[in-house]
Amino acid sequence: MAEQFAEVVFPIPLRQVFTYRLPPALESLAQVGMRCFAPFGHRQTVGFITGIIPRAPAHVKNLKSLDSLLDSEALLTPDLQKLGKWIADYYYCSEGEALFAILPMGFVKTKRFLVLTPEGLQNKEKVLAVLEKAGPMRKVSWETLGEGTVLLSPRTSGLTKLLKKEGLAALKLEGSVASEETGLKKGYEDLEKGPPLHNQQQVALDAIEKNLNLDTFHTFLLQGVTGSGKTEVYLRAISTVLKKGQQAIVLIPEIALTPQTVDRFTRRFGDQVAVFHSRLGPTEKIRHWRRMASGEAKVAVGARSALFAPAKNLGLIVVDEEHDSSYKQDKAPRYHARDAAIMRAQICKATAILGSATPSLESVQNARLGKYTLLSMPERVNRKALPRVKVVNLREEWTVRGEERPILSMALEEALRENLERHEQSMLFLNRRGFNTVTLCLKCGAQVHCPNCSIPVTSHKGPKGVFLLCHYCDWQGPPPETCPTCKDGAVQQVGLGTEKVEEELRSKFPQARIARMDLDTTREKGSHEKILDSFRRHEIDLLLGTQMIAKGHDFPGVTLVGIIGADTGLALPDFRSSERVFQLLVQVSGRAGRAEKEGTIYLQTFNPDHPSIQAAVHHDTEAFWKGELELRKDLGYPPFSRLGLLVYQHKDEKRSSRAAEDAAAYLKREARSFGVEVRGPAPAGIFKLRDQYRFQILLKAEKPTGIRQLIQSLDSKFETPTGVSRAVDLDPQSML
DNA sequence: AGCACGCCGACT
DNA sequence: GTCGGCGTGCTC
Repeated sequence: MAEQFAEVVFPIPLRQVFTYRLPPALESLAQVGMRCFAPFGHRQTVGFITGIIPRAPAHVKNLKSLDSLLDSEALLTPDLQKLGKWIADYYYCSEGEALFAILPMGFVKTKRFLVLTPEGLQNKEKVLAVLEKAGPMRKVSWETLGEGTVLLSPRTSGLTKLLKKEGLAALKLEGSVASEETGLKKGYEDLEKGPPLHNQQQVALDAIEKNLNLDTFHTFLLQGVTGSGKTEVYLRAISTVLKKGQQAIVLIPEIALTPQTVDRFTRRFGDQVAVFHSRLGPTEKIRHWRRMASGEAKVAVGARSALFAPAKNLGLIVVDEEHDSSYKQDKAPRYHARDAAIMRAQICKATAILGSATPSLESVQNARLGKYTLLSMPERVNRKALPRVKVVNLREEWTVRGEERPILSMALEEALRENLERHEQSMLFLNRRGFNTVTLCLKCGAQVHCPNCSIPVTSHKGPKGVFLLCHYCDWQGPPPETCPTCKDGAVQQVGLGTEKVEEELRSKFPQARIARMDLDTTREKGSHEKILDSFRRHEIDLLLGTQMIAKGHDFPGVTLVGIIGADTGLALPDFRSSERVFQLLVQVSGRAGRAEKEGTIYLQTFNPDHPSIQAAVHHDTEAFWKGELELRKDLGYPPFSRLGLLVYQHKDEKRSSRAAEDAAAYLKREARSFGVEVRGPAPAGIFKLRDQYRFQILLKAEKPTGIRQLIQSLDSKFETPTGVSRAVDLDPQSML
């Protein structure tokens, strides 16, 4: 029989395929889609087989043999393999990075375990002595597992070598083969009947079901105001898909993925739902993954990575809150789960539903171009009018009240008081955590920055008093006595965060039951839920928080929402800041008056005329789209162009800027022939992060293809200087 | 991305 | 002397 070869990719940023000899023992077993152990450099590495071929490329010298297989059957279905290839091509990362991102964590982090060879077993005492000595020294932990097995993690380097010095070929690397099978469940019935649909829901569902029955790919943009019943439409569509014997995937933004949200799905579909929660342990994650692969589970619900649930017969993908920026992964592979979801639906000939009250402008434009079908649900299910929004102009308020510079305007304070007296619940929103957000010198005006980042530090009040914290690298330190810049002036804390608002509320309303929900009060596992539950049970009168309280939660008792500072985020140097602010304001507003009682919103702002704020006040999404799309068109920003961002990082500022400048010089020379516009390099929004200086180059083009080709051309000509790290971000969500 | 190799400084 | 920092190069 002729010799065969395996093409293997690795989870490293090398955009290369490596070829290995298939040893005779593995020839009949190896398949595309399996993981393997392969000698790579000077160690065994987990790789992924992407091809089995009859000939090795001629240029490869020193061909090595595959060591072992980690799976007894292909781990990824062909559609997920295709999706991996697409992610690698589209987002300009290695295929290995893409494929290993598709695999659940547990599969990647196979703890490499070494097994004692017969020789090692005979000299066990000696080996253990060597390891014991090496263990603490090399920061390697080890333990004996039964007879002769030694588990090492995560580094095994040098140990085998160390033993050879001792004259012992004592350890051999082994892989684990994991496989278990679960039977397919037959028959299907909804556990809970859903409520009757309103007309607008029925119209939307009819359009979706019509496509589901065609078994063709199509994307729907379901735009429905908060309370319009989008989730019920998803549930019905999923039910239809399940009845056809197919599976479905539902993506929800991480912070909206609460037990309440998930319950909507489990109440209807019971144990056919597999929930992919972020804090799921690796074992549980893999269990759910297998349940989905075997067909025992039929609906995968989860955040971004649930998109990779191994459905065999996928009929529907729902992306709820499709505009949410947490769908973009911020490390390689930098994929956007919404766009990858549409790609997967296309590969599987499935239907995609993108749902939002405030769709992204990209999706709006795609609907206008006819690529998506827009389904609108402008009315609330309970027929309640949208809540009244009262705008408070803080400029006037501050003028009238002089030096006081109140956190709460008279109107909002009064409304809160009345609401408390009526025993109704209120929510207060401020999208900045901490006590004071800026520490500045009264003499020279300098702000106190993090020693590792070019970011002003935020003050927090802990049990041990006030301390400064960097929200980007978690650096902590005491507030300085004198200004670190001029070594002379006294420093003062200014700028408003949620902790300070809480203090103000407690002094203004001592009798009220107040809770704060932000990153700092939800560090502990389950605390998030605890706060939301007790608020729902009305053990809290007033819930104050960051965007954490804005997403998806349904609190029927809330009749008043106060937005402390609607302008937060408007000043960010990012062309999407208006869009973000608008989306957030609409979401926050949607928390009020979801049940019988009407809701009122107090929106405090220094810019009452800003388009984002005006549109949110009047619930006028169309007006926002119109204005913002015009602006984007004039400036040539997405959705009227595509962007790519190159970020160069190094701890030495000179090296970092030099690398970016050299790259930019080449890019600018070549840009024209690829139809790309090059801007920069410029210091990144966060110029210094964790002691790394960052410069970025922005690439802009009508189509994303030119951007990728230009980067490819750069890489074929130049190498990024060693030590400098470069990140490629296609369709970047933020310019920071 | 790791990781080894190899070259310079400062310590038992 | 040697431990250990990090620049450089390589991975079928």
